[in-house]
Amino acid sequence: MPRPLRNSYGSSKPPYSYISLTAMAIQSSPHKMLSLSEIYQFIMDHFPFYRDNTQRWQNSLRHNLSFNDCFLKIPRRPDQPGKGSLWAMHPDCGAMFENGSFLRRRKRFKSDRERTTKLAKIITSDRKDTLMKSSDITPVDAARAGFKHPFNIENLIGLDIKSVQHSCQAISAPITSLPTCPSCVNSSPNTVLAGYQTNLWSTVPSTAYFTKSCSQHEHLNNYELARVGQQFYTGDLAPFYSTVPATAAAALTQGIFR
DNA sequence: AGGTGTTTATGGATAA
DNA sequence: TTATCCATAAACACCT
Repeated sequence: MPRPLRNSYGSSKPPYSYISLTAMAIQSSPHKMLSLSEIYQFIMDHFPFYRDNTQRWQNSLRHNLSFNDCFLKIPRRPDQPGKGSLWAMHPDCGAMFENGSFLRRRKRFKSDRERTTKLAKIITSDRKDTLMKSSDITPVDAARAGFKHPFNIENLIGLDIKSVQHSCQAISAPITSLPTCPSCVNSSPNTVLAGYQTNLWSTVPSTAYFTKSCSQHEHLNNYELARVGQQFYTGDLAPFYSTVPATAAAALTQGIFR
């Protein structure tokens, strides 16, 4: 059944839960993380219903951010001034929604406690050596990638889900060009990543590959090349802090997508 | 004081 | 029918 267009909601209540609305907001942002007020703004921009009674629904939304494991609170770096923390999706929660539809969750996402603790520990520790500056993060061109993450609002409003599944299945060609270690980009070694391609949602088949690892940066051992939406990420914390260079990602994209 | 974040409680809706 | 998901209210802590 085709999904209704954005405009058809008008001022009536959209059929999405607060978790869905928040996930849309986060995933539609360039860096896949937003402050609380930016999440509010996204929802009000896209759904006129939420321009009223702000105190009520915003209380509910804050409850959802805290209560649900699928949302990760990311401390701001010193170069990211502003109120409160930033919010991102937990990297393990990609299959939470059925076929990328936000109308109802497949199941409640419960994080692996040990993994989440580890993530939080690394996130809140001294990151300045391992992380690229936000100005270094270059999103891959979406049209070129030909793929839309199920969380993206384009997939929820005005697009039929079948087209999404079709583009998901276009992954086949072997990968011939790999990105370099992000910590090497501005220094001499410029080594190639070791790792494997991980699809963070269940509708996309996974293709494994390996190459030699970067020995220059111990903290980046066990590289994981993750694709989230139109961007490629490396490392456990990649969705939050670093991407491969745009040129490498574009080459990789061409290798994967027809 | 107002914004942000955490937690508990309650009840309706829907899936299993 | 039971379990789970979800919306809402509200108390409270913390911070600027």
